[in-house]
Amino acid sequence: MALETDLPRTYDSHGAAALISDRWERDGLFIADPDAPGKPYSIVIPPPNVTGRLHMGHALNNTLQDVLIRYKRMDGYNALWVPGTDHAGIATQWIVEKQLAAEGRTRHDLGRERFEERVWAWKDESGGMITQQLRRLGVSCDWSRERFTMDEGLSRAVREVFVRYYEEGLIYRAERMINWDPVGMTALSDLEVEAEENHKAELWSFAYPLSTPSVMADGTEITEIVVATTRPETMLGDTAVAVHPDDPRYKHLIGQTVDHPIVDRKIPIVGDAILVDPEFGTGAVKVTPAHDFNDFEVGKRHDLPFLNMLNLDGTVNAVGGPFEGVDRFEARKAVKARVAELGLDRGSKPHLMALPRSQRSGSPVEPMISTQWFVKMKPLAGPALAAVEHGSTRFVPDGWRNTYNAWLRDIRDWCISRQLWWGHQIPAWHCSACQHTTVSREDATVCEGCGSASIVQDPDVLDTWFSSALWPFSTMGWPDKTADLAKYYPTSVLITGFDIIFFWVARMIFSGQHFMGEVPFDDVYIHALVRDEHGQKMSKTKGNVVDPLDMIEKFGCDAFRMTLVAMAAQGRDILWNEARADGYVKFTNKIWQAFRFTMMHLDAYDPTAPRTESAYDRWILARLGAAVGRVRRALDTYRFDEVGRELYAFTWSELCDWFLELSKGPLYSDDASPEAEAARQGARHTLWTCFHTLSRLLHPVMPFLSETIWKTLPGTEGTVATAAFPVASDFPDDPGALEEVAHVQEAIVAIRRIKADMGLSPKVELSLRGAEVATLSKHAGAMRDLARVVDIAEGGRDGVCATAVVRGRELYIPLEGVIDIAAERARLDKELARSDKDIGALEKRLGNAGFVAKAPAKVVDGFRAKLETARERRAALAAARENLA
RNA sequence: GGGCGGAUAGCUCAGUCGGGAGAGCAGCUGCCUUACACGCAGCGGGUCGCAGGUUCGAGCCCUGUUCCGCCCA
Repeated sequence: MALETDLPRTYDSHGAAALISDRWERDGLFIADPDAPGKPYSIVIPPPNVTGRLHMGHALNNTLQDVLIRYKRMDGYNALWVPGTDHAGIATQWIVEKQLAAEGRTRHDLGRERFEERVWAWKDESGGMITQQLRRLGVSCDWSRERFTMDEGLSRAVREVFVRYYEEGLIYRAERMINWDPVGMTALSDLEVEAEENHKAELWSFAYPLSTPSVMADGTEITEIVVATTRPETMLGDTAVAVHPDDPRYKHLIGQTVDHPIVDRKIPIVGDAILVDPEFGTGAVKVTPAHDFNDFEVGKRHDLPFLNMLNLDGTVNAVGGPFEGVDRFEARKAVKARVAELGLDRGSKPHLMALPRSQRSGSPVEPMISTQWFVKMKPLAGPALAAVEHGSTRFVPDGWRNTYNAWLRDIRDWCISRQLWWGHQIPAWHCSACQHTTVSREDATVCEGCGSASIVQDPDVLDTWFSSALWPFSTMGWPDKTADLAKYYPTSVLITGFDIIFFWVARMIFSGQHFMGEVPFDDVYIHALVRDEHGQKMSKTKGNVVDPLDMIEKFGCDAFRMTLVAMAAQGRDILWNEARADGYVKFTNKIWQAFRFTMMHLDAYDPTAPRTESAYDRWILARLGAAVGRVRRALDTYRFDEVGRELYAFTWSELCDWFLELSKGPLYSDDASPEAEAARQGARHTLWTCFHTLSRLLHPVMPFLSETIWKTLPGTEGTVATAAFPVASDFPDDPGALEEVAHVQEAIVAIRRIKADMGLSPKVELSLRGAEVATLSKHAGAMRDLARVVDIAEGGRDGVCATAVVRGRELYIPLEGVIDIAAERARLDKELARSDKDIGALEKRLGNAGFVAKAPAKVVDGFRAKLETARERRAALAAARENLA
């Protein structure tokens, strides 16, 4: 037996990761084969922004996917994990435009074609970054199937979908009120608008003079009507003042007009019960139908003019008369000043509002009337709701179903056109001869209406989410009927964050249903947000962003992944905590040290030699089987935190704390008898079995450490990544061994506690006396090694003793000269007090007639047994105390 | 305004069938015992946000409420 092995004293996480991940990829281990056997298990990656960098959200998201796909791959499934990236239209164009701006140019200086080339160049330059970063996480994607939302195949899918929707009347082009980003210079969907809550604004009031003063019944004259607004500049586009039709203050004014004080226009007073709340403000509201969603509806109801007063860049247009060309924010001040000059300012007060901002540019969004392309949502939303209702797709945790339902039930049509140059250009050609629009899979050359060649492709591109909505099937070759689609669609699970349930998950579901006739995934696991340790959202402006690559550098990939997994409890955000990660670095070290111990003893391991299994061997194998069962159950139910806990608890608290220590007896014994040698072989075999199993059990979470162990352990072949995941039934329950070892453990713990309580050195050697000590005698070796009990014999109290009570029986520890009696008296008093409290609680419960009568007999009997045990213990302690009185 | 989630040990969090409150970290005490001081052994620490209710029994179920966070309008 070698005392040292040639294994390094510490585990080199970085070295292992570099060596192993290259090897995995070179060997093509994760390339899926649809013709291979095995039930399919497939995942498509939520595609990160192609020019982005890996952040903690990605790290969590992809670690969880990797845990599942590795587990299923090992468990015999035909597993596929499709990786890829997203072209992220607005975000990417934004970056390149900034680069151009730094050169003093705009995209218009380059022209569309050269600008697009420039973005592709940027994509090529930075596009490999994030996938390389993903590899450092240890992900087992099938890189041979990597896709990009703008590659040729996916572009074809986008066109196919667009044309089919159009032909079915589900895509239309129309003039509607939309959200306009004057900085990004594009239309946005509802989802890309974020409300800034509690924005400190000013509610400003001004008076519209009545064209003709009105006299009330009581003779008072009304000359003006006061309205309030948070957007004073929009008064330039006002085409009505609305009041409640039943409001006695105003109803007689309905049908009259006011004079617009700045532009030469008379505008009507209308009665509108929907818009106007007579209790709010003055009870009169200005109406700007072309720049407000509510006012737009009022305009339609009352047939008002829709006066657009803004240019696309947010400056005031000719409708604004004297303010033409002034930026919207300057116009706000100027309009107020002008109105004040006219003596119509009626004061202002602070006002908290939800300010709509563009998700990308951050600019306040302007509602505008504009011609855009839309997807008709009602017909698509119905089946998508039904799919989740009927459980075709299951949300985990289930609560997210409500979020999904609420959005789809109240869905509005989806504005899919963007005034950008980076994205899928809309496959529609407008004819200048007959105004017909030709929508086509192939690039059109002539108008399908009149045959004219004077057609121009619609300049707009599609919302990026339009292409990512197709991801689960477009990545597998759709619209062709491919082997991948046949085998791997629908996918098994989607793992993503709650922030894109609307953007992405819902849209994938209705797209999958519509084009594939089936929902795209069985389960949707929604994970939490990773925050900083104070619970703050990570953001560049706060400067609290944690870079996952730094963390991998600092803690190693295995510990980093383990940390994320262990913190991924359902329904709770993850507060990133380096102390926790440190704990898992220690865990990897613990595993490594235990493995070194094992390897030391495996030098002499001969699998063919005769061997006997000790109670310890049988005990740890039964415990291992139970752990395997719990880990599997946790994986099967997406309880990632529990996966982490189970791995940790078994490895540390059972394998290391007990089995390794218990195995030392036989392993280090110098008894040369055949029986002793067989026992040694048994222990070695058990150590081997534990690591042969544990490496596989750990692999989904800690891929590099487990692979290193697997490759080092004798008797293994190939890679742990494709070895069979352990099965609990390989390690049958063994009640006899569990009972026997538990008894020994309790005795050891009791004795250690006595020593600690009495201030004795752990090294002090003790004897043990008691009735029926056969079990402990049988385990004399363990008692000696773990509790320093050197002598166990049948016997009673003899002289000064400390007393432990184990399983209701007294164990006496003769203490002559070792300790003063007062210490043992105090200790026993403490134990007695504890015991009395225990008994009191049990007696109270069992003294409750209702409990005994109504609780299940099993529960009542359980408590009776506990009381019995507690009384035995009490009696034993009392006797010991009596003896020292 | 509507909806969802959270509140459990000093900190971060588990607690699945309603049946005697758990883990890790931190803390305290003692140990350099040849796998591991990135360690070993032992210990202390709780009004389960608050108030009611159901029940023999509530951290868990019901009602109300406070605070924190998020989503939608």
